[in-house]
Amino acid sequence: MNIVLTPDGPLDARGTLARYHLWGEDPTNRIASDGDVFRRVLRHGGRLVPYEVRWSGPVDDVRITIRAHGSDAEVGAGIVAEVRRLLGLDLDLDGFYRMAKADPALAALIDPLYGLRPTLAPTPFEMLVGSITAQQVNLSFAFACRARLVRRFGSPVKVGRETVWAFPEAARLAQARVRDLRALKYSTRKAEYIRDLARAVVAGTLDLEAVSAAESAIVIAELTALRGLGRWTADWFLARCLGRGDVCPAGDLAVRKAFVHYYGRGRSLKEETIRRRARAWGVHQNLAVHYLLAGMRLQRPAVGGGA
DNA sequence: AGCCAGGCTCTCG
DNA sequence: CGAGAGCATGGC
Repeated sequence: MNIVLTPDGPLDARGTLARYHLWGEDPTNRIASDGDVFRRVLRHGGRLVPYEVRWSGPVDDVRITIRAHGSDAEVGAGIVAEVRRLLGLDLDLDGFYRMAKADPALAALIDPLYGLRPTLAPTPFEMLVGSITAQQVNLSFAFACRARLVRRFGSPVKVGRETVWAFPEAARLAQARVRDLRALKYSTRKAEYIRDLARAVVAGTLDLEAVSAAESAIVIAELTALRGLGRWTADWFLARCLGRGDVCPAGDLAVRKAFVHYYGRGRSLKEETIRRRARAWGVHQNLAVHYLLAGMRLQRPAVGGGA
């Protein structure tokens, strides 16, 4: 089945999806090195449905084509919903740009980053496991750990001559042993966080869909009540999984560096100072932060373990 | 060699 | 409350 999507507002699909290989290889999100093709696997019920996403046309008039073999209408709807998240199609980019013109730092980033959107995580579980993986360590190392986790506990699916992996289910990670995760270079603590998170999901004591529907303050409270999930993880969950606009992960090291660079004149800023400044951006904080981080990478491209 | 990475928990004052 | 140690590994 073929499905066509046309974004509301500009879209730089390649730039947006580049996130999946900026710091390393991602077995769950494949981008062809030659053409404009993205491949992933949808988990639907117990089924694994691989699909391909292509795009064409100018940034202001992109045509997205999704191809999935042997899928019915229900599966098709699931794929469309996932692709909309992966490409950040439901964020208000035009509204952000109108606001950004009044801010010199952001205004200067509109042109070089035009059409860039944050990729939203396909599922809350995948997001949280990824966040735990990325806590504290540099992103190159985090990418490598996540890739090992996916290959060890995920599900490989052949798409053409390429293998794409479905992210591990909670039920699978709930059975993982700490020493197995240790072998993938996770710390003992992180291994426990991931296993216990998976167990809570499987046991039903943690309903991530219900958490995701709550207002942001409740989301933060419920996530940080879990061992291994702190404010940083909750903020990024709101921003990069739920796509909430009025969120700024002010505790994030790279975010703090970006604010110091663009607004602190080189002086360090307190977390609360960053939150206060971001609050002025209202529902566009999420996109503003995304652009500041991307702006930092424009000046000094991430090579090696770079920020 | 030593310090730091897009944190979090635990302990102690 | 706030400060500080420990976690584990890789890159510079």
